[in-house]
Amino acid sequence: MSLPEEGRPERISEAEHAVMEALWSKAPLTAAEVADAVGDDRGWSLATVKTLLSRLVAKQAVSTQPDGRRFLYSPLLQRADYVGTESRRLVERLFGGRPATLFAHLAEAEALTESDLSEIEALLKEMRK
Amino acid sequence: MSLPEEGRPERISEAEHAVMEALWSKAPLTAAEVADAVGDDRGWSLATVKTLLSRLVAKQAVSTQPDGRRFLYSPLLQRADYVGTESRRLVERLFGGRPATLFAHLAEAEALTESDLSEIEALLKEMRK
DNA sequence: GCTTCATGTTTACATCCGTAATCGATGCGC
DNA sequence: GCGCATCGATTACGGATGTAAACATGAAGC
Repeated sequence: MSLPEEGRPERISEAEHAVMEALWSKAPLTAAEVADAVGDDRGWSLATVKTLLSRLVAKQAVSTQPDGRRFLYSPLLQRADYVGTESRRLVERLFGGRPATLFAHLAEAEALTESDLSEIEALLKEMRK
Repeated sequence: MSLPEEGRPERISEAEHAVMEALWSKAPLTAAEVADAVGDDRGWSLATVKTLLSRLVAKQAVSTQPDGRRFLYSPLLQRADYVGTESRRLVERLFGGRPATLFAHLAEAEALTESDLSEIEALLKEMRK
């Protein structure tokens, strides 16, 4: 089912990530539509968005499908995969690969609100079933 | 007690972070000692380590204290601060600022072992006191 | 005193990243 | 048919990053 293709999932930069978010929330989109979706808060020109899209296509994180004279862009990389990779990378680098240590740090830094705690508690209970 | 100094805590790159780790685990150190501590797995030359140390000094993440004709380097930036900033940045960028969502993702990706779960559970219980 | 070694400083250089402008081709309105 | 808007592709360019060599200087051995 899954192609045995590929070895290195090229790293995606922060700016590129913003473009991915647009495509994850709605796809396929034209370059102009991505620019609309993303450009607002980032203040990017259409040219910039086009560059980022090209780079993402080169990195095989985005696929294109011709639509007349233009392309429709869709995410190839799944959000869950990206998020998972990035999370694991951080846990690896900063917490010796121990998620509990991350959790402890967030807790200690009081970065966890009461509702965060409740949610996590609920998730835990769920998993323990 | 804390100086009102400074506005922008300059971003520390991944290579620089490796040097910081060395200094966090033991300080002060000379450049050569840092190279010894860090160079093993990274395979860096002394020159490279010296460059990274300079950049860290420029970013005010590391302080120097003269020791004869050389310097002893110590971390100025606290590990907890760095780790906190990076963690929060990730949670912000990928999980809409909701740590519980990070937790959910780690859980779903089965990145959490039984002992991770136990530890987190214990921490939760602790905090709830 | 002169050579050598250690050490910080300066310079180097390829790649990546953020941010575009420009170019070349195509389709559309008139 | 012709000019204009559009779109992808190509080129640009400064700053950060990874990785280091070259340089200057002072200490230390002999």
